[in-house]
Amino acid sequence: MGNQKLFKGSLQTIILKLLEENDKMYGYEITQKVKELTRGELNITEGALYPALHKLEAEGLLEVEVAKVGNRLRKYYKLTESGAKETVNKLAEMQEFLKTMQYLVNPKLSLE
Amino acid sequence: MGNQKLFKGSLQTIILKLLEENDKMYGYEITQKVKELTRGELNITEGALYPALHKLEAEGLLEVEVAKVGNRLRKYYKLTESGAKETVNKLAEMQEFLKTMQYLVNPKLSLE
DNA sequence: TTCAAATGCATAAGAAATTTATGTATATAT
DNA sequence: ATATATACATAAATTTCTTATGCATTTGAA
Repeated sequence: MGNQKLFKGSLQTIILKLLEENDKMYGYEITQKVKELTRGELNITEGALYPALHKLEAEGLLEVEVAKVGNRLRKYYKLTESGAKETVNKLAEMQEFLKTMQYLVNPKLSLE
Repeated sequence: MGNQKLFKGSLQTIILKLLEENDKMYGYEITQKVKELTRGELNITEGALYPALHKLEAEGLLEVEVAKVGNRLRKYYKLTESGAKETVNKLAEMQEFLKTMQYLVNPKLSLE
């Protein structure tokens, strides 16, 4: 770890991408999935995740469905129609960013 | 543009990388070089750049040499010894970040 | 059976990095 | 003349995240 700071600004995109793949997920599930996919390199904190989810919901990109599992609450999030569109945009921007950054820090490894 | 926010957290690394390649550069030159290298995609603002340079200097990673060109002031920055070491670390972290992020948003394009 | 760790949500205070807005001054091109 | 480019700088506001805290249920290990 140590480079968590580089992920600043990419949380929304990560959430949207996961929901594009998985139809619906709840908060805690997202943190675990990200930890798993990044082999522990990125640990999303609750203090970052929940406000981000609330913001995406407020913007109309996500919708919530509350479920009760056993005696415990879960809030499942899924993409709205406009959320799906915005996901495409954000992923394209991210792809562009990654390409640009790759070129900046290592022109030799950039295939363009 | 629009995705300027994704560059959040990577400014220090960009500066260090440029100074690794170019020996010495002054602030305005850095902004122009970055604009050129990214084909206008990343425009570093002065409000971000100068405080960043001052911080790197305060941390002992950069040293300054003031020059007078015509009637105008220029502050050339170059890597210190410890700055050169830190650059290697930061670039490795950036490379790791890019790989992880690429895998997250597009597993198919990730070659590992 | 009890107690720590995991699951699951949430918010508030503080920190860090950046944008936006200003300010100052010289040089160049129209 | 006058706008644009060059060249530095800082302050206020904003965004995004970390750290700290709080509450409650479930599971696993001692």
